[in-house]
Amino acid sequence: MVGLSNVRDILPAIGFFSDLPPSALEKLASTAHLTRLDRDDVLFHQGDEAASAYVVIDGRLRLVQHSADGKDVTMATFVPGDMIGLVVALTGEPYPGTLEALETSQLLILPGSLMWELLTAYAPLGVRVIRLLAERLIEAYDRIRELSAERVQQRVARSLLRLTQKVGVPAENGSVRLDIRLSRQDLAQMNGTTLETISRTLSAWEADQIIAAGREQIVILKPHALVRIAEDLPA
Amino acid sequence: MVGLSNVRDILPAIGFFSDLPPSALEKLASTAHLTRLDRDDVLFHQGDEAASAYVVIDGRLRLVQHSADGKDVTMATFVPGDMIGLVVALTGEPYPGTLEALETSQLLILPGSLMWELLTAYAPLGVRVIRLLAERLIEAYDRIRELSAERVQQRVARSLLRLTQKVGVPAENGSVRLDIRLSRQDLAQMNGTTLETISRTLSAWEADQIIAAGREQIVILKPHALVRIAEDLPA
DNA sequence: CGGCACGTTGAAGGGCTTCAAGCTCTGTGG
DNA sequence: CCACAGAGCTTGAAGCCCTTCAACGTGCCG
Repeated sequence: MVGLSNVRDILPAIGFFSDLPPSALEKLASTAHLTRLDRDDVLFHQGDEAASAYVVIDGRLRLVQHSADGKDVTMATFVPGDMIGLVVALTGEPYPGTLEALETSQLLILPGSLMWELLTAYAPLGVRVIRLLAERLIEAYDRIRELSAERVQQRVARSLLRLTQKVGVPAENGSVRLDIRLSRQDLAQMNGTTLETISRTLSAWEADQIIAAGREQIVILKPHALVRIAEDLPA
Repeated sequence: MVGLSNVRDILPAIGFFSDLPPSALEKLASTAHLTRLDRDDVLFHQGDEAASAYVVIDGRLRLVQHSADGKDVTMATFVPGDMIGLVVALTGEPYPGTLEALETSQLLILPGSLMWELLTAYAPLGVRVIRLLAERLIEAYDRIRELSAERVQQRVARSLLRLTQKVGVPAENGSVRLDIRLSRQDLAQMNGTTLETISRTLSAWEADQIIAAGREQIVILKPHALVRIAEDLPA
């Protein structure tokens, strides 16, 4: 997004708040403030009591859940414009995972109490919140179905396609570069598999000229081929 | 819940609407109406355009997603008091799955347009909706983590424990009977596995006196043992 | 330019699926 | 009321996908 450092400049640019009257925006601006995270910094830990919601201004972050036996599962990745922790800020649940920065990021902090206040006063904001939650929930259902019914290859193909939507940058000849640091381990965590399996899978796809895989860096050469794999269609 | 057949009697008993003023309740009562489903009846199909939300008055139902290769995945089971399809009724998304009755059920139909109207007018209802979505979302995240990081045994143990919370009836000696028709196939669909694996798993647990498994019928004899399995702790 | 995180590749094995055959219970129609 | 058809369930065997463990490249960054 932008490198603005003044909260008053940033707020109106966030679609989420576009319906709010100036008085409410002013209230937000006087209460919300910015914070900065560097790579691998953690904003909150799984189980922390939720106090705030956040808006990503700049950078990339991800929400990870830790299972008892030490395995990590990536629940979501966030890019500029995304809301984080809204659910928990409003309900008082503890954060359902750990939020860590994939790169240097800037976030807008929105105290939960303030969100409550706005929500109670302005119904349109409530509707927006609901839309957002609905979207997340439907995505979560999709992932549950995929994890239940699909093979690793299909799920990885789907992840890459999803990332194409979220952080894809068009390159030459219809190829798309994923503008995000993305290690084999990261992809493994997103898909409930191991880094070795990811490595083998990507190597195979590279041999088939479907992608070009570098260190923490992937270019999708034939998106259509990935779609075929994701849908388990014959080549 | 109850066998009431008059909408006006039922509405105030649904916690979800408890905050509404009498005038709004009256409006609801005059618009909402009851419907009845028998076992295996389908209320809506995956992809149908969403028009209404529903409240379960009586019976058991489940939301199933179909994957391209014909595998079904159970996304949720609903019992009396649960809201169904709220997300989609409010956002206009198509239904994310097929809703089928596990037994004879009664449902209250709430037109989406009405829900919108109430939501815009009464902020507390919006908050309630958000809480509900938040809960569902957190549950979905839990399932994603489990599917990604856990073995079938653990996931099945967890399902049974969850069902204990939802439809468990205390029996003698601290055992709990699951008051729901639950075939091996059903359990398989809930956990992203096959009926054969479920059968083997349940047989093993029965041999260990952890459960008593009958035809579409399960009694949990040692809940604590299931917890140990779910958490992958040593016996 | 050396260390370390990231990545590759091989080999072994296990958890789970798949296919197959047969059993048991339930409910329904004659 | 009973028999039988079919849904639900069990069990075995084969094998595959994926994990796990291990050893070794590779390339980036201080």
